[in-house]
Amino acid sequence: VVLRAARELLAEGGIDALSMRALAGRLQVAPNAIYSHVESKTGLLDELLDDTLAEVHAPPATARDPVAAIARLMTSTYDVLVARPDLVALYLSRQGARGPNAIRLGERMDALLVRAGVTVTATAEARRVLIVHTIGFAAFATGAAIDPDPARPISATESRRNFDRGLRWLLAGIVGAPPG
Amino acid sequence: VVLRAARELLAEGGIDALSMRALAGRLQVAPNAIYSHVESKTGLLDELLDDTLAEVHAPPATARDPVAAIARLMTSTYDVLVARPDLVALYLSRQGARGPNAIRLGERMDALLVRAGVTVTATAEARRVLIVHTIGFAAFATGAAIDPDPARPISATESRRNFDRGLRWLLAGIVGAPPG
DNA sequence: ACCTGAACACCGTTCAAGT
DNA sequence: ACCTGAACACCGTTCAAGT
Repeated sequence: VVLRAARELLAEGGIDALSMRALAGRLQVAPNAIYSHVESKTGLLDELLDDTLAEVHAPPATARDPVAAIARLMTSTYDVLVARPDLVALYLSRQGARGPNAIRLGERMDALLVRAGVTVTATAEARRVLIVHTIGFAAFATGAAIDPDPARPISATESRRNFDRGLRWLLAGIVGAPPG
Repeated sequence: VVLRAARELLAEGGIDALSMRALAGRLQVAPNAIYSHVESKTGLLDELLDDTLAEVHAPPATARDPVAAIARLMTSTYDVLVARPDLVALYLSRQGARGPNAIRLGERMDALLVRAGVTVTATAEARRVLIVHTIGFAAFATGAAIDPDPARPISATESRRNFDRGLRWLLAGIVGAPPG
């Protein structure tokens, strides 16, 4: 109800356009009426964030090649994030979502990592490294400038290729094999 | 002059405490007087960001072991960022600094990567992956929750250890050797 | 349960004017 | 060059009151 309107505002005018007052305006309602449906702006953003993760395609924990499955999971996450540039900034500002969808994906990753032969003590670390890489590169792609050479900003396809290459480097290091 | 006051505000009350009006108040001056010294709030933040990178200790491009030198450079960057939690959020929101210090560090990284045997076409990609890892983990450490298990937030030392491990994984993948 | 009116305590920025 | 007064167009949130 309210969430849909918030998503529309985000799609139209970006993150700056999503204010409680603008949201109220779109719903033809007084600014404070929003607080009957949401606890605070922070709470609204949290719901928005976790909602988006529902779109990530997560391979089953029983996939034949667990390393390839992890790569697909992270790549799908990257694609979902990049498709919603304004949300990426939100992810960064609140360091990732923590709703039910985020938890579900985290557990799937852990299961796949264990099957890939990663020791139990290392799975949590590997998971965090992969998540940092994915969210970080999505932020990079949408903002287009961690690069110290601002004269030549890289394109979306270059960023995606860079994400892929980094992902292979990471997975190679994690499973102890040379990069494929 | 103005920058010092801005830094003090940041240290005392965090990112939310740094407003143009608060800055003016601290300097006993009208809010708009700040605009005689800085172009906008965005410009002020950019200067603040690049200033901080001056504190990073960068090994010489001629270091004997270039891979170890890269690790030291990234670790120093991580430490500098973590020591200034409020700035990390700024780095994220503007996807890294682009001032003279950022450029200097980028060139140093490229030189070390080439000496580590990374092909010329891959140096820019490797540099970006390492930067994403470093800024991302610094954000993780200061915000303390990309982790899908919020019940057990990880400590500063755990985050640092996780950063180190991820850095080794990455470097192993980049130079094509098993992780050390 | 859900809304309104009114208010509180703020923002960044601009413009014209002063010294 | 650097400052002020006044204003513009906003914020998130709370409180008391209405239906």
